[in-house]
Amino acid sequence: MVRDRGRDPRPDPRRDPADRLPSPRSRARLLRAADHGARRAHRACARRAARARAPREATGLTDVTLAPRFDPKAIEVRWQEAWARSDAFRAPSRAPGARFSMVLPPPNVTGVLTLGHILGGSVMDALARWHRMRGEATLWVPGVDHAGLATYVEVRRRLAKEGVRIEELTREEAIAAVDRWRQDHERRIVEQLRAGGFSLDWSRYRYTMDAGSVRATRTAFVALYHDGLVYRGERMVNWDPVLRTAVSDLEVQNVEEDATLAFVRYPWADGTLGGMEVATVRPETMFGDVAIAVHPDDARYAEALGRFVIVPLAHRRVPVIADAAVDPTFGAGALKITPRHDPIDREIALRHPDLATPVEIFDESARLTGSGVPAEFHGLDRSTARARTLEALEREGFLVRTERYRHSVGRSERSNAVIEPRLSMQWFVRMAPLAAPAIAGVRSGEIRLHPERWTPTFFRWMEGIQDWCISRQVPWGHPIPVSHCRACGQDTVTIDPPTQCAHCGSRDLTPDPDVLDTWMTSWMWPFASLGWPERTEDLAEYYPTSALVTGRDIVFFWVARMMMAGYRFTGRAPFSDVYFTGMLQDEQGHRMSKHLGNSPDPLDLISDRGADALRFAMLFPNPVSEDGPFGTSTLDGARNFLTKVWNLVRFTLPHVPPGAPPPASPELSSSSALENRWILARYRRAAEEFDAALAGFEPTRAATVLHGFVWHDLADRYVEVAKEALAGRRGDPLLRETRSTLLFVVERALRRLHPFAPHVTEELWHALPHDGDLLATSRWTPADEAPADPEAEVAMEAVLETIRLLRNLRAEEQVPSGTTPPAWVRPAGPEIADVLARERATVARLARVASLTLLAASDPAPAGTAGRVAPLGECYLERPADAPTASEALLREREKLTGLLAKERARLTDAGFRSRAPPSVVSEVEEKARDLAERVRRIDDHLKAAGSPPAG
RNA sequence: GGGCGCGUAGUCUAGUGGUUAUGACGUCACCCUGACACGGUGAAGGUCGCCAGUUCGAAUCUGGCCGCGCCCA
Repeated sequence: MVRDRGRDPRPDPRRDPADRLPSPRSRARLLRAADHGARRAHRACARRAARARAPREATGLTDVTLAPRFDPKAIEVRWQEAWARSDAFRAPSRAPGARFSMVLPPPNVTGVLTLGHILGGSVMDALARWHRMRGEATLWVPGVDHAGLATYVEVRRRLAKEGVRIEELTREEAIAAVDRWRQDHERRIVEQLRAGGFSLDWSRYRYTMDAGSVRATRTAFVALYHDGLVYRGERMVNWDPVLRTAVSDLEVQNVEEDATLAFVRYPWADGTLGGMEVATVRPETMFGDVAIAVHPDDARYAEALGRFVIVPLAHRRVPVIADAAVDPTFGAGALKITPRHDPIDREIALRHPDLATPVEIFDESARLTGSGVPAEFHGLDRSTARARTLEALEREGFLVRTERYRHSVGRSERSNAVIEPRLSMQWFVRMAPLAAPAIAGVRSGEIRLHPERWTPTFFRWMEGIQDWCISRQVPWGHPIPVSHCRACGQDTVTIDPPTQCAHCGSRDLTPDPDVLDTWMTSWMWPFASLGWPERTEDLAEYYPTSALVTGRDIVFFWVARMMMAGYRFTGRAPFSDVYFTGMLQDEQGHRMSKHLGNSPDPLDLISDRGADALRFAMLFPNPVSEDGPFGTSTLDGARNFLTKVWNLVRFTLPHVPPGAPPPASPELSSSSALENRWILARYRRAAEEFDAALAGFEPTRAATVLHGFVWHDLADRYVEVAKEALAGRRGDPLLRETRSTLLFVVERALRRLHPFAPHVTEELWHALPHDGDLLATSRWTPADEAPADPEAEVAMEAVLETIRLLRNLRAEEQVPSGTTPPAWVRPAGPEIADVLARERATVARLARVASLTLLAASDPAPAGTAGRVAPLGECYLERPADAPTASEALLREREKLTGLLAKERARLTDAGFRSRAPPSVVSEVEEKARDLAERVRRIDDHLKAAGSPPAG
């Protein structure tokens, strides 16, 4: 019944409740609609159907028609193709004037785009389109990231499902398998980006493993190597025993987990009774122990220093040593030292060079191996070994007791395996020298972070930065550009893969088997994607880039490192502004993640509600820079808003004369209609704030301003007021002025909305008179082409407020919808009286009253009326004969006002306030108190006149 | 354990010393009004986390406490 309205004869499958799952809200609405009285609805439908059938020649000014309902599917692809056809987003190679450039943070070819990508894309496209429309040469570079480990893990998992272990493939086979996966996902990602309508310059599409990226990566590595900023060394690294590779500190997630803390007795080596009690959560590492350490000031162990204990089960003799790093309050205050398998232990061991050389007890999969491990435990993996060790210790009487213990465990971001600290030979980047210029850049304001509050976090991390482990023991990634010479044992490190040793000329070279961390390529993205290390025209024209938009989760992985790379390799900051988006949550407040499977596929949402709605929903109403929920109600809100805009243009179209020129700057005079002056002033204000918000990286504020302006000022207020003039009942010049004002404001609103909702605005703009082929590339219109007009704003405020008061009275008094009782207003001052006298007809029409009579200050309140007292004056409405008695609203108002009045009076009697507050504030309060007292008095008068006793 | 950030109607949120605390969603009532029910009109809903302090005046500044989140160890 709801859909059977006779306006659109085509069946619309989306309207059929059986075809989709209605949200709880729309379900409620359907039920309500059904409930609402079938007969009434039916009558209305019939009336509408008749209307729709009647030709529109009464207005007949234009033959352009828009579908009665906004249907994104019907328009989005069409405009995407139109933009592509006209190369609208290809950045000019050489152009005069300002530049705006950005790189798209290249999505991982691991999978498909998530809503997080759409969030960032929506912000970036808003910026790109806004700058482009303002005439700046605008470049937005698309690309995808090979995403080293992340992609490798994905493919590894996929192959495992098919029964293939990627570790058993040859290097070439593994790379080929990953690359096939990459190609599939690259296609899908590009398709998603196109469906979003993002204004990327596809002619400059890049991939982090294309030839240019290979060259950039090798060039950078070689430069750092020769500058001594890349080195190879045996260090304690985070070892992922599942993927069997080292990972960087950032790729380790620390999580709180329960463990068993075992108190183990290490007996004295000389056979004396007793021994040292050691607390450990990792008893299985005891086979690698080289010492027991205590704090040097720990009196309990003063005697023990220099003595030896026996490592239980291993039957090895190790010394008791003193080191200040030991926490005497933890456990028994004694720490077993296993230097190959714990970073703190290693540091302690390095301070005690006379200790035995530590033995390695784990293999690359963290299974117990090596000569120090008793046969009983050989080949066991860590967790089995732990349990068996505990059993053995207990059996042999070395286990004193155990405790439950909650502590932080490092897990590999990619495999979730518990990280095994492991001493191994790896490549590192020396970070401190690279970080310094980046810190200085942010400190000096050369690079600005938005929102600003993330700067302290940034500094903290940068200032404590550790060297970066960049080698990975997997096949997928950029090979480390180092070859070892078997003849002379030296390394050859060159940009082009060498054919012979740079030192001895031998051809017996072995390339380093490892690959580079994926961020070793992406940290150069802002300039590598523009052609570096070649001195390309794009690099000259568009580097440094203007803005970088990304999620806060990769501030250290990526943003900080881009700054370092930018300063190091180009001598400049890679971007001037960084905008961090928040993390999306589902409607239950859980962070959206692929892992939880609670992020919907953007393509599904686009095909359901349209790319424009999805994009607008990303920016409004929840602030982009905060973590916040996203769900159907947000999406519905955006869709509803765009439908509103659609209908606003449908309303406008019949008022556009055929052949009318595109709207130009408005020409109004002081004799122009108030509503026209007002809406232009409101537009000016909104447009200024919109521009300021975008310039200040506040996309949500820009969207909010626009939403409020379009919906409330333009559609709800202006259009309703202007209907009178548009009907031609107030004379020709006014009709012309109103039509051109309406057209102007609607068209300009579409322009401002275009960066947020490009497709629908493009469609609507084409339905209106327009210059040029595309809104996307049309010239910008500055806010100040509309006059500021504070007078009109104040005057209109009085009109709107009067209407609101009278409507309020109608509702309070339950005036039946069909009747129009007479009304009276006693304006508070002559200016308001003037305005209301002029706009009397408007007020009467919109408040739905039969007449509006202005009262003088001395006139008594009309009998038989209900009244409201407001700052602008008093309003009275004739009460229905059978209306209920006293006006509760008036009493409530009185109570509120007397409360306020008491507060102001209290301040005025406070001597401190009078003597210390600025005189302007004092007089403001005095005036407010006078005004409040006057309003209370009028309420009392009115209550008296209406026969109710004034409230105490 | 350390650091940073955040606590404002049922939910999300604006608001950096004087506002009758902003808006959206949700709620309630009325309404198919010649663009729009994916709509209109009106209303209700807040001791601005708690406690002290600074100030003539605090949602706003300071300190402490409580709660939540993130990062680091």
